[in-house]
Amino acid sequence: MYKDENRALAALLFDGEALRTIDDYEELYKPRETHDGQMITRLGPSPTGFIHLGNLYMAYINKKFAKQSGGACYLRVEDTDEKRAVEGAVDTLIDGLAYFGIDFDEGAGQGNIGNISDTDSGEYGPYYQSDRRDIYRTFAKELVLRGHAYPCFLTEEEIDQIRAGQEEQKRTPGIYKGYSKYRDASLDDVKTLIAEGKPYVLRLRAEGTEGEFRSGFDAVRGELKLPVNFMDIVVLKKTGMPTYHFAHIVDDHLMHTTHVIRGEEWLSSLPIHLNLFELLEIDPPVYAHATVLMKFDDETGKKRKLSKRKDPELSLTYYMQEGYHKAAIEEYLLTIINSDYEEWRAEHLDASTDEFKISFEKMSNSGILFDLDKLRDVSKDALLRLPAEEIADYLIDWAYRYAASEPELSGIYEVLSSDKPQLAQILDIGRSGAKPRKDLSYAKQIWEHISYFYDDFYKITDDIPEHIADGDAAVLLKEYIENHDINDDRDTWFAKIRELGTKHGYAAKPKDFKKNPDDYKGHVGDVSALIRLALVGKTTSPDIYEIEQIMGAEKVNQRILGFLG
RNA sequence: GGCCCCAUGGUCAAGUGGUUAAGACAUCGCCCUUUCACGGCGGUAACCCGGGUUCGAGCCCCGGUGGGGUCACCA
Repeated sequence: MYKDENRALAALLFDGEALRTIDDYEELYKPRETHDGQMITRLGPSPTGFIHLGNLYMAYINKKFAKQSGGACYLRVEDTDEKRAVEGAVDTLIDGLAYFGIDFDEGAGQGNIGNISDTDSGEYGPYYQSDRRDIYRTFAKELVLRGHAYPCFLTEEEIDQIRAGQEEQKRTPGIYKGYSKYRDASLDDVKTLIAEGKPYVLRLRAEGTEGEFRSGFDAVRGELKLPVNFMDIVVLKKTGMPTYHFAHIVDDHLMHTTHVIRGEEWLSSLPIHLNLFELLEIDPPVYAHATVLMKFDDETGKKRKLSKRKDPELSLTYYMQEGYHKAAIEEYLLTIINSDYEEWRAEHLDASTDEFKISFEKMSNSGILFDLDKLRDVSKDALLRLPAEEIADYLIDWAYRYAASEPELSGIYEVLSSDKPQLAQILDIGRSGAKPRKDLSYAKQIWEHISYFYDDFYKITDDIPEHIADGDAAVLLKEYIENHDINDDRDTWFAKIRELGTKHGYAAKPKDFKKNPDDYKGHVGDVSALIRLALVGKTTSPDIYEIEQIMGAEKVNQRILGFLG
């Protein structure tokens, strides 16, 4: 079935390698026993040690599809480029994703024992591409046997020259039919070159011609008219390791991925991948190219793809430091992944996100600009769904992890963790009832929101309300504290404030003041604002009565007296 | 530059030949309220341009323009 010359070339190229056959691997990695609709997805990151929101977005989509279909999502580390490998990058990735609630069903680092995360789990490993060299070489050999690949000895300089020439003639740059003198080199020549120790890569002998088209399918975009692949792309690098193009088709086949869901930036290489599957006579998985997350570039005034170099503030660690809860991030991700999510959420206020099914059809197909305002807003709703105790735990954990890295936050872990039930109480103020407050968005903001409660962090940041006449502040507060009784119920407590205000010329109701502003200095709201200021140091805070109840009589006294100086 | 993808308010978006062109965020105003919030009501604000096809086009076709992506022995 193979031509003799191809056999001879394969024997020469893979001389001395004890490679298994493709059949061996097919036997080793049997199809998964999945039933209808179960999706096997994967995340294939290169371990560069940096994850940004866009990576999380892709990871979430893959995981979500697998989960909702009862399938599996695995982690495969694409480390075929030795030069780029970064120490500890895989752990960083796994930890970062785990922080936001994304774990994998199998794959790299999923066989954790204690804190050791370098053990894989799953039947389809190894899950590090660098450990799969022989597998790729077996498949590459098959390409040679079939006459679809050839060794190319072109040097970097020669390739540059070819490109320069092509640019001059306005031809498409690259190595393809007519440009590599090694495409049709004789076996003897190849033998000689190899004997001389000349380095070479293995290139695809592409049969397509520029200008031809083919069909393709993308789950997000539907039927696609694609150009055929005519490039003699590199299959095996000089080092003998595969390029991404080749590695992923082998892996996704052997690991039985049903859906390759990846970023839009891969769309233009889809023809190459489809071509590779065809030449190997393997059924390709379903491809889905999700749109990438963009950000507005202040320098150019345009939007562009997230960049790890330019956008450190979009790195996952940034969101971890700011303290965005995983539920908030998930909520935001879902709103941008599927356009009907927000509508669903509005109708299912308390439902778990597991009940919502995402679909390719509802996925956006144009670049999404990341919207921090939206994240923060969505976050408030997400946190409202969490019990206060959980937020307290989260806040303490956040403080433990990150407070040390920022001077102004130093010491907050100690105060927050000193009395967790109380912290939960503080966080819970005004959160129940028909119109719950939505004050809590992300840890850093929450801290600013509640820091007044802790003496070491109490500071006066706002001014005395403008309607409080000069000299009145001290008088009002003094009388307030003299008549204060922590055991008063809310109505009694407020009646006292009203009485206090009226006595000193402040309207009992804001409406009275509005109607006859000249008759009063201000209204009861101003008096309340003054008390709030003394109590918490600022003019915005949840209900004062509840704050006082948590603080207790002594602390209320202290604060007011302290404010008076 | 070649090729590919995309194009509805500032942002995310509904919309698949006939709509007063949804909704959410942001923004502004009003109301509610002891304050701050929450909430409610309302306002400003959009179909990239030009040609077709059609009785009729945001929607279909063509051409521009704009944005994005990609053109490595990186993924």
